Amino acid sequence: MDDEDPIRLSAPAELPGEDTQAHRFGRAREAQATAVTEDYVELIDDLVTTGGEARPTDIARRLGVAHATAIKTIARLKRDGFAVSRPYRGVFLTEQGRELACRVRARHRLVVEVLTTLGVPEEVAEADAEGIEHFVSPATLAAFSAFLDRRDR
Amino acid sequence: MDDEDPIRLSAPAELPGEDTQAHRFGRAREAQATAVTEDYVELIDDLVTTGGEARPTDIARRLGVAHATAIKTIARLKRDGFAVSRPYRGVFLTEQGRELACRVRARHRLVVEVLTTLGVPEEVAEADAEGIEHFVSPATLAAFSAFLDRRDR
DNA sequence: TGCAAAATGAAGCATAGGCTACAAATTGCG
DNA sequence: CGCAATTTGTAGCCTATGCTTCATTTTGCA
Ligand SMILES: [Mn+2]
Ligand SMILES: [Mn+2]
Ligand SMILES: [Mn+2]
Ligand SMILES: [Mn+2]
Repeated sequence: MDDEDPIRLSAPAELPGEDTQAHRFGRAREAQATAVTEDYVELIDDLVTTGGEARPTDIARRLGVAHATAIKTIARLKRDGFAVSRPYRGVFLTEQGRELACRVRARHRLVVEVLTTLGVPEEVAEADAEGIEHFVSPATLAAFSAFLDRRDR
Repeated sequence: MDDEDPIRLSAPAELPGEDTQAHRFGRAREAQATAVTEDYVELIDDLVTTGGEARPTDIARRLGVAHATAIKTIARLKRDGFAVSRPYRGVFLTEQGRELACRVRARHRLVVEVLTTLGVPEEVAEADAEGIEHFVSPATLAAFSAFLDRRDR
């Protein structure tokens, strides 16, 4: 059926269709647009669960951004219904925020586990996963899960 | 050795150190910052190789963005030494651009191959890889390569 | 050959997500 | 208790990356 062309060193034998390619890039742009939100809700949920509260300063320090940046992003989270907060009180997730945090954390862990299973060193896996996680679709997550199950037993 | 805590449903037993976590997020932000550049040079190289030239309009259509957006991004590529172009002529990569395109393409392919090997459907793998690729470090790439070698034989 | 269509470029606008600098509120401690 | 340190908030600035609109240049074809 597919007669493999000889491998070229510098370019694909054929490009995908324009629409197909545009769609792929569009999907990646959409995923990127939610990445920051996902990281914040996951972190806030972690902080609240382990320490009882999530202060803007702590959030900023853990993300490695200026506190003013964190505060502005938190304002967007509130605007979009993921969090609530009152002046000088910590930030808390809404039901919608907790739901997102839960999914995001599960996905993050699964990505890390797949990476380490493939032989990626723990710390590298954690670092790479911080970016990779946002682009892993449900179908890929399912495949990851099945792969780990297959391996475990 | 590592006495596993009982799995918690909603939060990690312990958070990573602040500095560690900040460093991971910072790495992801850096990778993100180069993602658009990487996609453009890979695409331009593909277009030039398969069609002899890369016109702004074609680039825009394949990326799914307005032509004005592509033109502005191309200006950045030129500013940063990855491409050259003269008015109304196609865009061409510099040596630096080709070098980047080559690395980026190899990485893209390796990511897709690993995903499909793990059981991710071809088209999903291509779509997810478009985002994932930008966050895969050299160490992870090496692990991916080793994994595929192991499997192939 | 001349003109309409297509491609290219420029300008202006918006949002996200960074930053620094400064102001105000809260906390905690001597 | 009162003041200094910390935290929080605000304002203003920047770049990247989108967009639409309009002008200009090229191209292709009748
Ligand atoms: Mn992340
Ligand atoms: Mn994460
Ligand atoms: Mn990509
Ligand atoms: Mn790619």
